[in-house]
Amino acid sequence: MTTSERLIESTRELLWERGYVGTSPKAILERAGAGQGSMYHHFKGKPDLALAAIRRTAEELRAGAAGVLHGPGTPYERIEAYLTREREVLRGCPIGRLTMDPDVVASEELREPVDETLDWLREQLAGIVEEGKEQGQFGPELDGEAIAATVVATVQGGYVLARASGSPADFDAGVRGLLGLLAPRSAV
Amino acid sequence: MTTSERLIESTRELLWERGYVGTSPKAILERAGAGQGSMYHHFKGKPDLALAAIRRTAEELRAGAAGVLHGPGTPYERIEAYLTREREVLRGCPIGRLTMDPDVVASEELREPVDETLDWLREQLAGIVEEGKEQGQFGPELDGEAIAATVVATVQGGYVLARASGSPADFDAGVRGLLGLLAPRSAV
DNA sequence: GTCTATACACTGATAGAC
DNA sequence: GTCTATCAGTGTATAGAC
Repeated sequence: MTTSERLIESTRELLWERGYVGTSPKAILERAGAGQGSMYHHFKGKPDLALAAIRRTAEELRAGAAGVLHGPGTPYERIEAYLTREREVLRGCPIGRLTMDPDVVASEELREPVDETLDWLREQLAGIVEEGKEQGQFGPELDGEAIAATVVATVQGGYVLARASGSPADFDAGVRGLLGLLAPRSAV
Repeated sequence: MTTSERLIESTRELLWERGYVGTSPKAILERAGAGQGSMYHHFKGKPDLALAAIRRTAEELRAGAAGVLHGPGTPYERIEAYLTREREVLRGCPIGRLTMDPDVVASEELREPVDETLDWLREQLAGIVEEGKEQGQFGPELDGEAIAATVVATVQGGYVLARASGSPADFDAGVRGLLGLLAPRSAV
């Protein structure tokens, strides 16, 4: 792996663990096994390196979610697969958590990939809900975009519950509640 | 207001705006108009002051939520009132956001009031759902504790969506989706 | 109780040698 | 490309004067 790659990967890990404000260039360099000079040669500074790291994490998240959302199964099953997907719950969402970082939200550039990712996720889910409505699996009264927002919010909020208690089961409880509400009548 | 009070209030504001990692004693002192000595006279240090601030914020949150949850109305209406309650959405949840702070989660003491508050909230909501089931407003298949987790998660995740896009409407979309799913059949 | 002075490691960045 | 040296400012805490 090149030094530049190692810097990006180390930054991704630290952003996930400690957020942007809690991550120092020094910590990144130690983890990457590089000196100050390397970082400032490849990147303009901390924000520039963080941007590269966030963009890569966003891409990875989208790719992973797309695999589940556009996989096999009925609309309900695909939403269920997304919600019950294996996650490192106690680590939180590597993208969603950045919204609680004051310096990320304050920077148009750093916030952009975060916004784009969550937006993309909601679009995919909204499409699946509409598909389910056409197939009669979901009632016509459901608002695809609103349900999509609820699904994403339940996941993001599930991380909050789990990290507060230290127990992944609290994430699962939120998901279980939502799936119960979404379940096609015939399946209840 | 006493100096000690000003320190706690300043800390509460900064923890909400910038989180624990992003808040320095220096910033607290400047906002409170106090010197170093005052802070270390009244508190053992940053964690001790933060604990006092978090506890107070937690109490306030509980009191506010209790007013809505145990107010007038049917179980559904009270959950609706909680979900659509006026919030400073873009500021995020002053308690929930702390779960994304590595130093808060790493400290048993600092995490405790956060955990306790979200737990209390879920208990109240679970009780209301059970009440609604007894009254026939909610179907008997609903799991009160799971629905409660979903409700709290939707709120916490709604903050994430809104802060990502910079638009409170995204919080509202998640809430609207959940309310649509929760609505008693007769009300649809 | 409150203040200033002091301490020392860390933050984020630049300069320049190799 | 990568390293070390250096820097002004900040983070967190202690000491001691008033």
